[in-house]
Amino acid sequence: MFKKKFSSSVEDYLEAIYFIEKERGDVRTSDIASFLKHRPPSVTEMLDKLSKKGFIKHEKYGKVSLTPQGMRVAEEVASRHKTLISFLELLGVDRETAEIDACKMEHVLNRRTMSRLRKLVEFVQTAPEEPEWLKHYRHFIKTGEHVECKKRV
Amino acid sequence: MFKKKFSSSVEDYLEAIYFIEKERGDVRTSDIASFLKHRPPSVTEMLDKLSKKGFIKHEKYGKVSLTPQGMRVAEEVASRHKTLISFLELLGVDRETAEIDACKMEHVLNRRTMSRLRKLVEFVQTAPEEPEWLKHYRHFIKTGEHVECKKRV
DNA sequence: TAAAAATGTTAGGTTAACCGAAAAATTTAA
DNA sequence: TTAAATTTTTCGGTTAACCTAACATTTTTA
Repeated sequence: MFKKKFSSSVEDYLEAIYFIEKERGDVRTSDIASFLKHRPPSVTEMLDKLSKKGFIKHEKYGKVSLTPQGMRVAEEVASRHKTLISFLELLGVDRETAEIDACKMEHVLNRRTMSRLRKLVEFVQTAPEEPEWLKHYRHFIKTGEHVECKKRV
Repeated sequence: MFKKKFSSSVEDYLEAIYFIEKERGDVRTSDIASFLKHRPPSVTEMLDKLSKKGFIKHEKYGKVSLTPQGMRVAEEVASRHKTLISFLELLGVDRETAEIDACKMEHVLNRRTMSRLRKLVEFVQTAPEEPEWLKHYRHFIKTGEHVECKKRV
């Protein structure tokens, strides 16, 4: 029904450009290469592709910038990323692992699934205080037991 | 730290063989092809690779079966799949979408993340009844409001 | 049981996304 | 301001995983 529009790789590049632009200002081939841990020739190749698709502006040997269209995609991906990081932290996944896994999940999940995850994060974050069930969940992780078990057993 | 051992594709094939074996008994090239929606030559090619790696037994024009090593991998993937399906259903994601997304996630998530998800599913499933917070979450999805909001506002 | 149908394999091709080595352009610094 | 260093691109490869067309084998059935 809803088909994926762009490859994981295209999304990664646009997201990388977006982050670098936000954090450092200028975006150059080597920045992207080190951010994504790829070699410069791979970056040049992809920049060509992204230019032709209208996602970025890039003059030879010059700077890279997102077009409005590229920005739209990048923001979408970055938003999914943020949601996923928040979700994984709810689960108690460590930051480093959360980063890695969010980077994978952000390319594969259906909009509807993303929407449910976003709601879950919002559900917890807009609660007046840390919800009881979350505390119980963490307790359950440690002990394998439900908090109220003693009452019932 | 923990590197991924097999490609998504290898995992998909082993999982497919596992499912077909369980549901239909015999596993043939065409079964795998239709299960994975690939063409028979692609399947033959991969079966060769899986044989060489020691994951399956396969004689030309004959049946396919998992070796103990292949079974181990397939069971691991299938277990992740099951956990993910349960998790997505908790979230209220429809069956069809859950299937699609579980098939993607099962190849990319870190063990630790999987472990947390498994715990969450277990936390809910071993609770004496449907937890209140889940009901509240569903309510929140529909209305964007917390159940107890009325009391507080 | 031999011809037809179905299934499986081989051979050759495509594509995306990476790579290294070498060339070209730009930047730095002597 | 030119030579050295750095950065970027070009060029030619590689690999994984798919494909189609053609061929081989097995199974079905007349």
